[in-house]
Amino acid sequence: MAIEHAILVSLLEKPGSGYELARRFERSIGYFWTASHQQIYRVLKRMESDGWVDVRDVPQQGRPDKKEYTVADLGQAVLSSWIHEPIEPESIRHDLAVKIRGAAFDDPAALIHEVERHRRAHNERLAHYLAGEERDFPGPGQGPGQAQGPAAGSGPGEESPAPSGPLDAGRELQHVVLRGGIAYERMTLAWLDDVLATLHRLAAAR
Amino acid sequence: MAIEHAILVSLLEKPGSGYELARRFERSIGYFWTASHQQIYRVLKRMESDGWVDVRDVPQQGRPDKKEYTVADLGQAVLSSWIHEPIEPESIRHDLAVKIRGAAFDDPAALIHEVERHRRAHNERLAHYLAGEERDFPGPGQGPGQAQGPAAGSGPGEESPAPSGPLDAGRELQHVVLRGGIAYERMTLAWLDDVLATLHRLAAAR
DNA sequence: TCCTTCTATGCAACTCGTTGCATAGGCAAG
DNA sequence: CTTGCCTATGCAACGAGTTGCATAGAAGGA
Repeated sequence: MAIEHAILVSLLEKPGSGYELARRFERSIGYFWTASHQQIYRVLKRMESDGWVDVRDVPQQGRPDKKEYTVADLGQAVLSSWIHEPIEPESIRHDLAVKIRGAAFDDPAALIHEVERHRRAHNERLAHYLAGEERDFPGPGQGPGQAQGPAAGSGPGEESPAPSGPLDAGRELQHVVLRGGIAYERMTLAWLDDVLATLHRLAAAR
Repeated sequence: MAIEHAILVSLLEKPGSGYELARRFERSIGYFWTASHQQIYRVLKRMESDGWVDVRDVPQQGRPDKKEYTVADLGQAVLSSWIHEPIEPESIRHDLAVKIRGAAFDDPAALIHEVERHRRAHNERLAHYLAGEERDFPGPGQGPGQAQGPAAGSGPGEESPAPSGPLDAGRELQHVVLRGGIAYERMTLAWLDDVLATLHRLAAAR
């Protein structure tokens, strides 16, 4: 149980079709929460037959019709009860760390390019988040992102600031998640630098 | 493709039974890489029939016999080629972030206890990692953990320092992964404080 | 004595998630 | 004019991962 809830939150923030949801899960959100369109369509169909969401056929000109989904009362209730029940603190699966430990039994220097590649990717994500923060939360507050933490879930950097219901709270909460994303990327970059330094040291010592 | 490689790395660091692997994946490693014993047994069986690992029956006194697995040449080769092929920079799935954004459509204050619970759990993990670092890497170097980054994979805080093959490299690489775990927990704690402050602010403003 | 915990392995059923493929109209570039 | 991309939805098959249950001897506490 997880994607259902992510979809509910995303639909509450803004109703949309399966295709649109898939794109939200790709750009911005997808950096830490992947969900293919096939999966979304399937789950959406189940959610509809369970009465969590309502559908509405929306004809469009010049492109295929779409089914716009909105959250039903039952969906609201399901989300609410999920929010109230405790979940386990997450575990992360970081393949790169496995590779790094595995490199001890291979050539550590061979990993340098790979780690550099990851570093570039995380640098891009950070830039993407910072751009999103400047766009959506240009508050004079405390300057962009010095809080720290992992990000994820429905994810930072969503569409527009928030056409949400409870506007102020929604914006604040989206911002704190985004700050988490920023902190995560910054930490990751620093760690990858540490990894690179270690790999270079090992490569030199042979 | 991931658990196979994590198992290969773990077996290279120290041969063991499915049960022992499961426990390695629980304590220390399991904080970011979960794998149930059922899954490990199944994968191990497949790896054996594919010739990636070798088995040896080890009779024991006072307890059931065990099957000790070691990495075969083919397994070494598989691991090596995996290390050399690029992987996608990971995406994280952080349910808590979904909850936080979902809280905008519910009562944000209801999340405070949950976030505090997570904070305690991450605090414990940090303490666990720091203890492991002091135990296994008491180097006079740069003092414990000021590098930063996400941890994971075979995971920090493994059994003993490393009865590895390439000893120096193995220890160094295990340490850099552990430093990642430490940095990750520190960042998460700071972020959770940020989240708590935000939730308190929202709760007060009603 | 009974109950629980630890070591040790495993099956069966299920859900979650990915991959490959199919359809179908509109639009733009070569 | 053909090739490829974008919107939009979907099926089928597979692989990954979880949950529940079963077995079985030894050790330790209520």
